[in-house]
Formats: sequence, structure tokens, C-alpha cells
Amino acid sequence: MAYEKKIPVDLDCPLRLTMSLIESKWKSCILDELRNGEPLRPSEIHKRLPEAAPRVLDIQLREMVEDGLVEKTIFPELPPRSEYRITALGQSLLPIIDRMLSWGKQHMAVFEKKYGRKYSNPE
Amino acid sequence: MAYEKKIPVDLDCPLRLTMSLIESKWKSCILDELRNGEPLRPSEIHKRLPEAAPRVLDIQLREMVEDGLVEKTIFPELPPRSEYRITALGQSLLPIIDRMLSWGKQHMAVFEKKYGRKYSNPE
DNA sequence: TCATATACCGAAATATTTTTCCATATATGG
DNA sequence: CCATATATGGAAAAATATTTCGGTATATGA
Repeated sequence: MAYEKKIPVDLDCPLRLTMSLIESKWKSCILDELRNGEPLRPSEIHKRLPEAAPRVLDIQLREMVEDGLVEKTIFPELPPRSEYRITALGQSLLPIIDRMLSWGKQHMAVFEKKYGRKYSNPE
Repeated sequence: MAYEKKIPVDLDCPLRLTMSLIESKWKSCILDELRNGEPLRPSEIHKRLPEAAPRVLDIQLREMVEDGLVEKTIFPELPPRSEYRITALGQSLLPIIDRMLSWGKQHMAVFEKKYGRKYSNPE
């Protein structure tokens, strides 16, 4: 996030502005999960990103709502229900996400060789 | 960086792999400064990114060398001299940087209105 | 009755990143 | 002789981010 910090983000630097919106641990992944426009419940997002602690998703989703990347609908039901849906602003970031995704796929092998596999296929 | 941490980066997620290489505070800016292929001395990089503490540039440049995004030449002179130059791998990230740059320019006004100017043109 | 699922949030513990300060060695210019 | 510039890095402080744990409230189904 770009504010309420002791050391504020330099909003005049376009690069750092953009980075500040997506650099937190799971924000880019969340955008990717919401990419098709279908709204998802928090529990569903957690299912799709099982390594993310639910508390972090909660925090990062709230920040993304504040930044206008995602919008939230709360249904006044019990047990509680809510949904997050990507906004037009959020979608405008998808080309960036796409390029990062394809760069990552293309170069993954090199970095796995370099630094070792971390999670999947432990043998 | 993607290693030597208690909580390792998931190198199997292409998005998080790519992010891990550029998400530190000044890495994307450094790549942008080195984009044209001309080597720069650390002191020159610091002149172009005056808000970055030299110590951070030092650390982040070392990590970028480790990741193969940048290469370093040390000249055995006194006073010491060294140069950093972007590699082909580093250049392959420039399309991502470019998109972040243009996204940032395009949307800057909204975020300045939203969160207030932070550094330049204080009035 | 009891475990489960639901969304969310406070609080504290950890982990990570960035900042600040100091130190190295030596050439140059005042 | 002394300040300055140079590249780098140790160490500690400060800032920020993430993780973990527990608690709210209520419906559902075993």
C-alpha cells in the first residue's frame, strides 16, 4: 500500500506506484484468480491459494479494495458470506500479470536448477 | 530474493518467481536505469535514484548479480571503480517494466488525488 | 450437544527489508 | 594535513510484512 507508512511510497514514480499496488506477497496471484470476472468468496480464494494464510488474504484483499483493484459485496446472511470481484482498474493490470506469468514459466527451469525446488515434487 | 529465507519463495509459481526478482524497493528502477545497455557505476546509479540509500542499492545490485539480471565489472584501481551492466536476462524483463511504467503514468493522477502527493511539488 | 463452516479482526510473535551509522583503503586537490 | 570521493560491508536500529493464534457470531448436520 502506498500510504499510512512512515516512509511513504513515491507516488510520482510511475514504476514504484505500480509496484506498490501488486508487490505484496499474494496480490498478483489474487488478481490472477479473479481475472475472468467471476466473483469469488474468500474461502474459495483460500482454496485456490492454499499456501496463503487466510489472514493475509484478508488483509491484502482489503487493501486491494481500498486501491480500487477489487470490489467487495457483503451479503447480510448467517453464516456470513461475501464476494470479491475484479474491477476495470484491476483488469487493466492483467497485461502486466500476464507478462510476469509467461516470463516466469519461460525461465522457471533455470531458477529451479539454480536455487532448487521449494515445494512441489519433493523426492 | 528467492532463497536463504526461513520462508522460501515458491519457485513453482511463475508469478511469484518473477515477482521475487523485481519486487524489492529499487530493483525495477535499477533495471530501468540500466535499460539502454550502458554500464553505470554505483555512484552514478545513486545520483539517478537519490532517494535510495546507497547501502540498499549495494545490496540489491548484489542480489541482481546473483540472479543474473545484471553483471558487474570490478576495475582493480584506487580509488575503487566498478560498473554494473544489464544482462540479456535482465533485458528480457524490460517489457514488464515498460508496462508497469506506462500503467503508472496513466493512472498516477488518480492515486495522487486519492492519497496525496508525496514528494515533488510540495506547495 | 458438538464439531464444522463462515468472514473477519485483534494481538502478538516472526520474518524480512530498509535505514542509518561507522569503518576500510587510497588518490586527488586545496 | 585534511576533506572528499570512491566501493563495499558489518552491525544495529527501525520499519514493514507475514504468520499464528484465538475470539466473534450463528446455521447446519451428525
